[in-house]
Amino acid sequence: MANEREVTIYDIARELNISATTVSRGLQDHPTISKKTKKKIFDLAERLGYRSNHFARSLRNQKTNTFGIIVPRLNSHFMSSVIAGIENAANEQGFSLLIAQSSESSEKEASSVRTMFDSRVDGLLVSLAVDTTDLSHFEHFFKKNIPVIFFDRVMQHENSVNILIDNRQAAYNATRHLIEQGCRRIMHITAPTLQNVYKDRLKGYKEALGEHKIKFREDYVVITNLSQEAGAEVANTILKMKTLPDGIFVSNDSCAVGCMLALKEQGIRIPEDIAFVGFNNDPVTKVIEPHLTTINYSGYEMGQVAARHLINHVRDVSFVSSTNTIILRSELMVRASSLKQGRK
Amino acid sequence: MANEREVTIYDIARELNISATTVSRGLQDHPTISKKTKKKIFDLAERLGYRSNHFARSLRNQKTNTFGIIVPRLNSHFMSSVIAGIENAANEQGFSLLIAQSSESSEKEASSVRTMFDSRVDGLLVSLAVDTTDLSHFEHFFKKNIPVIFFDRVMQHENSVNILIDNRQAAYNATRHLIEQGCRRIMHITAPTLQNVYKDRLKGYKEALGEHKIKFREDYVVITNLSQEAGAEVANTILKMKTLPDGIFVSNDSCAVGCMLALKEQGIRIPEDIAFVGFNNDPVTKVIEPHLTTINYSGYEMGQVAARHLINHVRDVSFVSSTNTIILRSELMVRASSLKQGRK
DNA sequence: TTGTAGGCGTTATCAT
DNA sequence: ATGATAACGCCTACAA
Repeated sequence: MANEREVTIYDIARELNISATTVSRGLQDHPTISKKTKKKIFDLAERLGYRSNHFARSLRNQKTNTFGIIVPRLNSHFMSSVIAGIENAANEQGFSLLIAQSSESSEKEASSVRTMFDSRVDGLLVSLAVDTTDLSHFEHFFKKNIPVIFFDRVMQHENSVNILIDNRQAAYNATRHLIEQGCRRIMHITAPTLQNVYKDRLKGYKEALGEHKIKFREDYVVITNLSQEAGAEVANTILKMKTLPDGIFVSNDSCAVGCMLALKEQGIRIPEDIAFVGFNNDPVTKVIEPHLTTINYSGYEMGQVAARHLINHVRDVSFVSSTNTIILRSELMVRASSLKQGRK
Repeated sequence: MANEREVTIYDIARELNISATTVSRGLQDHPTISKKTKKKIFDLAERLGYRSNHFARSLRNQKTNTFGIIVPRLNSHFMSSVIAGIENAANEQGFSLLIAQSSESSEKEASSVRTMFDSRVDGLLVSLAVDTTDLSHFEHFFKKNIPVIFFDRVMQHENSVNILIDNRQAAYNATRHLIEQGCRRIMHITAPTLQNVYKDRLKGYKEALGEHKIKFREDYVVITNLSQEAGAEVANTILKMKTLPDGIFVSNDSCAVGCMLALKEQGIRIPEDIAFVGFNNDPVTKVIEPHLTTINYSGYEMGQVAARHLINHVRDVSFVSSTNTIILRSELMVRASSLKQGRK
């Protein structure tokens, strides 16, 4: 039952009557070690089941080959896609991933940042909690010049890189599309506009309205947590309005779906009575009837880009990103939920 | 631009004119250190921004306070729920998580196991790749008595604990439900039966058929990768059959949904022509029309249970799990997709 | 081509 | 109540 002792380079050295240095070098395929010696080392290492001790190595090298990931929630289609993308790119290059979720709490986010710092991650990949309003809890990282990359939910900081889509433009496109379909009373369901993503989407929404001389109405903007349940609740509010809206742009698909389902249940026809546009291109958009028009952008790609960028940063000390912000492509996917005019 | 040097306990010791030992003890709230000294230590540590070095500590203690997670895919609703559950339970107890996905490849699984071993994780939480047929790649862990916990996709091993639901029973219930609805030609769409989950579900399916004197037909079992696309492909196969099935039990919701959508498009009525039961209670089940009957079990809970079990194992050396297998609850959620008789 | 020595930051042991 | 020392496993500057 007792644990076997670790097999170390010293064990190999002793058995082979050489020094630990030689073993260390041999294992790293160092050019100054003879082929013969290397072979002996590798063979014995294999036979003894030797495995390099990541911690000893990290301690010595001041490099951990590990990145930290902090996201608001792990269990959304978008976030898990991002993480899958990160994992793919990082693993390919031999980096491990330490992971934590902030559960949308700035406080928990800060505590995870501390843990990651203690773990001496080589870099951080972060999507901010909805209530995070400043980056002071990342100061330790900035001070030590450990790269921090924000994706999707970002904040500007001179020492960090942001990876995201053009939320303003996407929201503008979404809203203009609704207007082109003949909508004039267009609501916007979104999250607290502390975060760039929601602030920019609101901006794009307003811009499209303004451009078409549609008056912006404060009461047409509903702030929620964007859950499916929240969508259903908003539906109730809507049903109580004197005049129904004729179009809704929602900042997230599952919330849109929750709202659509609840409205349909009350006999509202989509898109005839109310047209819908969501955000994220969650698989559920192609399941709901009618299929939900949405903004498509790849979380997987965003994860890969973020990870690769971080790897460059870490690998090449002199690496300086030419820009502070990387904008990924997004596109409007037009589906039945917004096609008032029946054309396809 | 150069990194600041690490702040160590020596820096604190020097400034306070005490020994590093005392600082170390003070930081750990050791009882033999005076209140006054402790306060001085904490204050200075705070002021200097001291952060304990996880690696040095791990190296010294032979404990990392880190668990490894290896799952087939990160981006499914079920898996991300499990991981969220693990994160919740682990973080609560101060454990970090190293994460990797096998992408359903036994080979990549093995490589991740190696990485985790090198990182000296204190324990492993694993859901096996679909093509994993033996546990030889975990031998290093077993030999060193590092706990390995399998969940959902498990294999028996004397040195490990399995956490899962009673797949046979769940499949039996699902199939019997279809039979009770009057179905007689019941198909089963599932994944390769190398894995316990699919083997057991097939068993339960057969058992229910047998009990109701319905002959088992080999050609009614379709092996796929259970993706939504695969579901659509199976739909095509079905449409070519001389006699259509009148019920289908699918091993996973998204595949069921893919199949339903494709069939509906061809004018097949659900549940009148073909009744459906899925598996997992993915949110999409309540979006598709008609809503999909499914087997509900909580990934979040499974993750929590797995993590807590692992923590007990690690915390208490003498901890011996009374059983080798933990069965969690699952239940049939009856929805419209399987209600031929229109009763609700 | 190989070896020696010292140190990365922490903590347990044994003193004082 | 506090300190000196060694050790965890590895790597690198320097030496041979």
